[in-house]
Amino acid sequence: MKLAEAKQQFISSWGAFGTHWGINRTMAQIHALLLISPDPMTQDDMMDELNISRGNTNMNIRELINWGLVDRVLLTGERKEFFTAEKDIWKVVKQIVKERKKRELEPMLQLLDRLEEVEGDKRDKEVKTFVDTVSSIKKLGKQADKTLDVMIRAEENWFVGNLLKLFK
Amino acid sequence: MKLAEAKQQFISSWGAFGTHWGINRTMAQIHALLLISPDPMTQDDMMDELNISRGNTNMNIRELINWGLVDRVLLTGERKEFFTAEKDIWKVVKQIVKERKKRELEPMLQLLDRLEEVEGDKRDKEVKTFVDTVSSIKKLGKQADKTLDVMIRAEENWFVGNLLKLFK
DNA sequence: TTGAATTTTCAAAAAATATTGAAAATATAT
DNA sequence: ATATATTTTCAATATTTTTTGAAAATTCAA
Repeated sequence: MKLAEAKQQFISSWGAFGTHWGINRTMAQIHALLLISPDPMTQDDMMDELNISRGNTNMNIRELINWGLVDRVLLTGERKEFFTAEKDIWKVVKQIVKERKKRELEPMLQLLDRLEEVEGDKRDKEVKTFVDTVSSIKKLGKQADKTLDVMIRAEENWFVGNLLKLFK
Repeated sequence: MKLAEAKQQFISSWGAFGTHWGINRTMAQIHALLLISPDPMTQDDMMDELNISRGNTNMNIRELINWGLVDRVLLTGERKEFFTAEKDIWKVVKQIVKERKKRELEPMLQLLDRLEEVEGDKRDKEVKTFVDTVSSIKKLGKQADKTLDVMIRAEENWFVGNLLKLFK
């Protein structure tokens, strides 16, 4: 397979992959493009490569910056802004986990705390099932939260050490 | 908070949560409803509770069955079909991980295998960056795949034992 | 300052996704 | 077998999400 074709496939699969994870196609594609680009790129470079509009490019770059996955780079003598993506995949994964934990898991756990305190008699099976379900989700969620904290703090690829420990 | 309100909040948050994870709102809401329901429910029960159409209900129940999260239950003397959700949250999580691994992670790893074999000279920095990126994603992905296998096979809540081991 | 280059915003349009509801298919009781 | 209840399908519709592109805002050099 030629490089050009391989790049196309990588970008388009990364985009499709992203949509299964609540990330929009373009955002994932821009990220993919920057991951495989040896040098920082401008908005215009990305527009050309991906055939997307200026507005779309701009909004998604900004979103990637919010996620901490892309950085603005200033090149001396260049008027335009350049962008680059973190290439260390372990750092990328940690950053995504960190953000999703903050945006999704933590608010969910807070909600479950409130819902657990529903009024009513636990001898009522409706109440019991509700409270039991909420409690068990909360319990698992809190444990997952802690495990992810450990993962986020890990300097090197956590899966390696993790596997060794688990097989011991 | 009253039970009725708590149920509503649980169902609606679970639905919103689902949409961040590539699951459609209704499917997540039906799942939530079944999780907190002490008894099996019929399609009509769900239509009434969630105010959704028969077709929508039917399609999403079937999808939940495909995911292995919901089961058809036959009650003696009842003409209608009843449905119930697995209540053990650890089993639910394992099932979701298992399915997503199969549907998303594994095909991605297969693609990366093919892309890694791109033609070209690694002294060309375009080629080098591409191959390096693909290889490092593949490496991490394969490790994650193995770790998830261990998790799926774990009988009891993996996070607990996992944390203990990690803190040792 | 002024003006050209560049970035950002956002209303409108397009595309993608989800939902409806009625007809068709299937299952079950008599 | 026939009638009735129930489930399934799917074209049409509605909703949500994404994308566009042109105008506004900003930046920066002269």
